[in-house]
Amino acid sequence: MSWRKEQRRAERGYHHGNLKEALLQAALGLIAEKGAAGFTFADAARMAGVSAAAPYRHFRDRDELLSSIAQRGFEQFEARLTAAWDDGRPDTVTAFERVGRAYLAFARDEPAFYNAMFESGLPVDANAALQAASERAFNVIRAAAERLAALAPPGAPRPPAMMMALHIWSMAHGVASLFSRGDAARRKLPMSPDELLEAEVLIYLRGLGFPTDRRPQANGAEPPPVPPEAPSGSGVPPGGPWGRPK
Amino acid sequence: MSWRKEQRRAERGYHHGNLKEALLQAALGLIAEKGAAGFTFADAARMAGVSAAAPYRHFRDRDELLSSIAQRGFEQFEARLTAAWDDGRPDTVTAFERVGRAYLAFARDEPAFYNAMFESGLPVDANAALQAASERAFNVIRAAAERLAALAPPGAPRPPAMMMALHIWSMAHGVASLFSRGDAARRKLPMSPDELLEAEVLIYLRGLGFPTDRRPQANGAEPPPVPPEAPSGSGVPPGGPWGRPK
DNA sequence: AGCTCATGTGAACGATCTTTACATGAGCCG
DNA sequence: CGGCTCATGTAAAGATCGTTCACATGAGCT
Repeated sequence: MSWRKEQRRAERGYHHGNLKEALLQAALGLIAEKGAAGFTFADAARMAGVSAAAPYRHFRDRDELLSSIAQRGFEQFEARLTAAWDDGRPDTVTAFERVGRAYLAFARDEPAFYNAMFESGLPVDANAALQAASERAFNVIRAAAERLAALAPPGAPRPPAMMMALHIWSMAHGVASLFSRGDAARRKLPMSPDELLEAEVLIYLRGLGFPTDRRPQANGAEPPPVPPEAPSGSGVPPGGPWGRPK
Repeated sequence: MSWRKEQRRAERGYHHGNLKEALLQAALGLIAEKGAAGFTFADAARMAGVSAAAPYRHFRDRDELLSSIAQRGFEQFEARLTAAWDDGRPDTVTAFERVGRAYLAFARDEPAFYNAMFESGLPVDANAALQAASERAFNVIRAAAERLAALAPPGAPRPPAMMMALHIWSMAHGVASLFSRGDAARRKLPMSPDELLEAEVLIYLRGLGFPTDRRPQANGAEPPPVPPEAPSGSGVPPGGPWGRPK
């Protein structure tokens, strides 16, 4: 019963040395397994090999641990979105879609973070730092949208970048949360969440008048464009994003 | 102390008479207040004036109560979406957008149901009846998308209706869950969630080649989506859904 | 060496979830 | 009407959790 605990104590001494970090890691694992709702403060302590009261030296309460995780999640999220955006290389539309895929990839690869960030039910404005981190992440999308909006086809009014960013965010979040995570992923779909989101974004961008066949902007490689065959008068490029060649 | 309990007992006798229903209602109220995570089986029992063990006569456990609520939610959801669709009257595009607004309205008006349905973390496939109810609700969107797809502009390949339905669902869910509920609604937006979703859907439909300007409907009161900044009718031909001419 | 303070422990409290044995009374059968 | 039965509710109890408190430990500074 208790030789275990004492064994652990023997291994690491009375003081853990890095309990805060250990708790965060433990919580992350637990959330990934059982969701933010099922995660337990006591469990995290047990997993770190300390008593149930120890965590209170590092976190005011369970919610603070949760929001620490969420905050860290937003930071990693921001980093991954930024990397995906890659300052709009090789061209704005391509990079923009890559951001969308990065969004989904994050939701898939880091279910615990995503859960803590978006599905744990903790108030967004509870923690100022958390809110700031969340905004920084969103600003990556926003900045990308800004660049995209600047490329809007001439002759038409520019779409507000903020609105575009919110639209893209809602699409990515909708797809991620409905189809790309946990049990939700079990809904049978005619296509993968990635394809679903990519098509959605492409159709949306086309609705804004963007050319959605990949166009090298200052770059050599010319990807094979869609075979033209439909009357261009309809304004609809032939071959939809859902059934693109290649 | 305990005169309360006895008072209640005096009022209603030893047997409650309609405890199952009372528990569902109580849970609904509690979820609306504190979210599905904060809702407590014991609380529901207390609110119904019975002992903490009584609910177990009607629900295997807390999750079954939750999924009963979710199921009922999906049924009401289906009903509201069906009513909004109104079999595609007066025209398909208008009705389709009305479905989108109904989605948001449901999320806003029935936060408890929405929470139980989409944010409570209960496994979709745990309960067959639940899954069926969920599918029936989705089928309303799917059927509407089917009709819409049939109207796809000639000359271009028809978009798969299933894909369109999934896209619309993801948009509606994304907007609802990010901007239209609880604390999330506190994120400051340049436009209301309704306007945001309406613009998003319009742009998307335009991307599919649908004509998105509303024809006169014999029903003057079609509120135009609010232009956040661009003066409408600025003379530029296509105009955006965020600032449409006409 | 000795002090101090951050860090961890154990015990304890109240709340929740859930099970178990027992109580009640509504509806049916004769 | 009288009695039986079974669905429905109760009380008590065990297990777990969040949280607090008094106390123990030992790392680092003087």
